[in-house]
Amino acid sequence: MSSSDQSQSKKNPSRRKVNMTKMENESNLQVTFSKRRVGLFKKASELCTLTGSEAAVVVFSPGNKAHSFGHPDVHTVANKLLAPNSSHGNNELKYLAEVERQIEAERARGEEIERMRKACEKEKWFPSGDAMEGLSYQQLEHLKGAVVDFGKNLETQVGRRDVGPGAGGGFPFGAGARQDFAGGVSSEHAAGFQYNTVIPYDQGAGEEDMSQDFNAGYGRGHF
Amino acid sequence: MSSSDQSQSKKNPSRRKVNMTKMENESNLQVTFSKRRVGLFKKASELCTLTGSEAAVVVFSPGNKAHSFGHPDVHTVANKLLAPNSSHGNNELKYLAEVERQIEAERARGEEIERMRKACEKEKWFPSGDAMEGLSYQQLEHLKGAVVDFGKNLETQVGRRDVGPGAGGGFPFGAGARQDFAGGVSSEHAAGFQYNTVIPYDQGAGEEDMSQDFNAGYGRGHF
DNA sequence: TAGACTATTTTTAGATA
DNA sequence: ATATCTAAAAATAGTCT
Repeated sequence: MSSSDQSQSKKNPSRRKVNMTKMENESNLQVTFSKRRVGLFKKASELCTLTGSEAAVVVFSPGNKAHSFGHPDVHTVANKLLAPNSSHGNNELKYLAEVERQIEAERARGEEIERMRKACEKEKWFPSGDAMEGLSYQQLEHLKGAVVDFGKNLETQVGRRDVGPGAGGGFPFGAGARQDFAGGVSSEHAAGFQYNTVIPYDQGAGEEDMSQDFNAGYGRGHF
Repeated sequence: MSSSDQSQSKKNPSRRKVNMTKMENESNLQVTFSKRRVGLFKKASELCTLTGSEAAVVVFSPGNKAHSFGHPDVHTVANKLLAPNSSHGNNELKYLAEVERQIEAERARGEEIERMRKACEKEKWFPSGDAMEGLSYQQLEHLKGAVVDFGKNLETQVGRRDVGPGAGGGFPFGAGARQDFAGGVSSEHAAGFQYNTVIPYDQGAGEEDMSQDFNAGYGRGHF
């Protein structure tokens, strides 16, 4: 208390508007990263709490440490993004289920062939050449194709949401998993920032418009 | 200028401290989500610009629309998280390379068997029962096991960074891909929020301490 | 549905311990 | 590197347009 101070420069006179460029001072940069990372995670947490939404945040520090926030957890949110058309989206599980189905089919077929083989062994006879051929190689190739598609799909889904309702290859299993994008847009900020919005499933592109300007102060481009 | 107003309730008297629970009013909730999502992305963008770091944010709105922000893009950041020990981290490609290697091996084995089968056809002889058996089923099972591990690994990597240097199963291919985590901790907030920090590669756990209290106002737990 | 307004709250840069 | 402190800057809930 006591008398008035000099009214300015009491403690720190040099607190001015933030310079939106990379900070020069290395140690200040580190401190700012820590503070702002905490702030970012807090904002994400508040968003989830307040609106009941789900969010995941991944940040790599200048020193390349990975930090993540997720509600309910990063895994769940990432999976939702990977499988926008599955209500509880887990593409790994869906994929595995399909693989198991194929394997079961192959097992049945293998048994069939095994039966034939046994017949051959007993009766010195073997079916005309093609039943067994390609059983391993061709089927594995098929499976490999599925995996390749899976990988491509991963890249497509995660990295570039520019696929439209029918643009992408979709999942390799046409019948089982439908790729029902209602719509989606993607735009990349000139400086390398990327914003996306996509309407995963249901709620057709009717009422919602999916592109909005995003130049309220920190960039150009739209979602 | 002019006289003083009523000092309070000039425009909106009802702006008080934020209630950190899910909002009741549906339309207000939607508006708040939009505003806060923009704010969150802006914070992420500023963090990247200011400190030269990389970040990815994924948010699902209450209406289940997916929104994402990424710098340089979501794909890149997600891959870094998935493959912290690979310089250009793309585990999908590494996995596919391994699958192709296995398929090549199977193809060779398939040719071997095919040769035997032809011999059987010609000479009415067939190897003693086990060469062909399980060629399709067993090998596919093997491949399936690899895919299962892959899926588990995905889950482990993305969702729960509690695996230590040797705790997790790592990738199913011991030789090719080493799991060189320098260290990592994970903690889950009681209400279902998850915070993580991990030191991906190099920079051993020496100087950095990787757990910090995270109760500065919005939760408990540590990174 | 999407902006503008604005009183308040919240975040934060820099300094300091 | 972490915790406080503080003034200034930024975000934002509710309201109105």
